[in-house]
Amino acid sequence: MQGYDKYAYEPFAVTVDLAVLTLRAGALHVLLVERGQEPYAGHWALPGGFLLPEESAERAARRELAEETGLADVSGLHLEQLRTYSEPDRDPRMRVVSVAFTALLPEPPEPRGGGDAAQARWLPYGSAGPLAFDHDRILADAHDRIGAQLENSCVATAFCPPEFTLGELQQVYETVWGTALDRPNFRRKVLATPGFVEPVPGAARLTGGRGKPAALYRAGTATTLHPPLLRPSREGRPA
Amino acid sequence: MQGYDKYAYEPFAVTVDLAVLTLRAGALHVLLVERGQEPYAGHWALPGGFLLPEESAERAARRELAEETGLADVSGLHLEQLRTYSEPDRDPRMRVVSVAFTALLPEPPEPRGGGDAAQARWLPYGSAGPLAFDHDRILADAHDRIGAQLENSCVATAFCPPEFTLGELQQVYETVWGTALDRPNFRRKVLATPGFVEPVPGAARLTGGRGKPAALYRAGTATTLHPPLLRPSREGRPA
DNA sequence: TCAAAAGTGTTCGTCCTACACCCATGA
DNA sequence: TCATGGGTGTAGGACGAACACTTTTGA
Repeated sequence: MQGYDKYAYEPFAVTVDLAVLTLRAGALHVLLVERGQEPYAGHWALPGGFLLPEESAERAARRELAEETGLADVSGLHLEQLRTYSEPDRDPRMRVVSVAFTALLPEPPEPRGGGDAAQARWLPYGSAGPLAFDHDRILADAHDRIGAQLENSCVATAFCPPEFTLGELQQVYETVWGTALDRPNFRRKVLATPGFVEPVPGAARLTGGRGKPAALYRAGTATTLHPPLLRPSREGRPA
Repeated sequence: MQGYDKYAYEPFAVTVDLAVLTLRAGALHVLLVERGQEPYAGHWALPGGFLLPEESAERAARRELAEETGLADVSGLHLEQLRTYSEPDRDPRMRVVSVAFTALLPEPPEPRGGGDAAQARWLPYGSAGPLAFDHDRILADAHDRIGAQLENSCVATAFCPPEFTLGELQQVYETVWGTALDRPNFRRKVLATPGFVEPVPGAARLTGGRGKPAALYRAGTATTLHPPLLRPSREGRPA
């Protein structure tokens, strides 16, 4: 922790990469940008960019998120640090250390396509062939993390609009985990967890036309789930 | 993700910081180094250092760990990325982005005190007044993470020597969580989890002189715990 | 009147908790 | 023979899985 000569070491570029996930039509989608130049020209990549000199990684991530999605207000959106990728050869041109984030969005708008990227689009998770750089790995790590977080935290509401039905909340779990859940049990479990959701009095929504109107809920104040909402056990699930 | 001019942006220094935790005499201890120069001269700090040009953060962390602890072989030790700290003012002299790691050690040797640091010592967790920089926060984050990981993973064995008793394993949980656990139930829970521990046939150890000799176990091959080993519920536990 | 989706009730088994109790060792 | 820590047994309760059933809407 000494030897603080600013130029004694090779300078590193520091970037943020964003794994922005959302649910569209019951399927998990990822925000990706198409690369216009080498390396990986024509490949899809996670949105991201350089840290500005007076900016933390969290601020940079939120700024990039606003630029890429075109959302006016990203201050309330769920953004969380995933981990940092620092392998020396992860970018063939120079040494880039990247702090990766996951972001969860409800009902996203079409991305502006502006900002840095030539083209930004929502693509179904897993459909975009090999991504540029080590972004396949980052995206897979993000998916793993989200799946695990659903068990122990209330992040699922971050995928939902401000007011949502329990059926929509359950769809989040089923889509991310890729498993079906028993509706009555899911309902009881969620309602039994204080602070997970709170009812919107008197409100109801017709979901998809048919069927009984569903009561509406808002996200509660709790952030962690006790006890956890465990996914159906498959043996030897990865971390 | 364009504009890759290496000098278009202010260069960042990238470091690793290590929260090295261990158990000594039933209490959680942290490896700390004493700072010899400003800023924070005389304060304790987490060990750490700069990334070398051809080195990932993981490699740098393992190298620093070896240097600071004086251990000959750190290849098998548990090392895990915590998160990255990038607030612009976290070091008053220059812009330093630091990738923090947690390391768990069994029965550590006295640190060499060599390497970079003037003095390196094991201090009881929470006893070292305010640490330098944002290291208090990093250490607290590390403690939170470890506590949560004990519930869902097998990391507890990383605090234990290669062969250990179930009583020692239970002490890990009790020390990190700060709560007492029921011994019979803990035992059943651990043994019922396939791959958590495996018995060392015929071996036994006299623990502390008195009492019945305890059977010895080795760490198993599993990394995750299903179902999790939940700590006794206190309402509204932080993440 | 039927299909679809929301919501309620109930049963049954499993797991967790708690405590009582036995075993082997050193002092 | 007592204190100490390891190890086993067991009764009771809480919780979750599975599934039957009712309710309310649109077609």
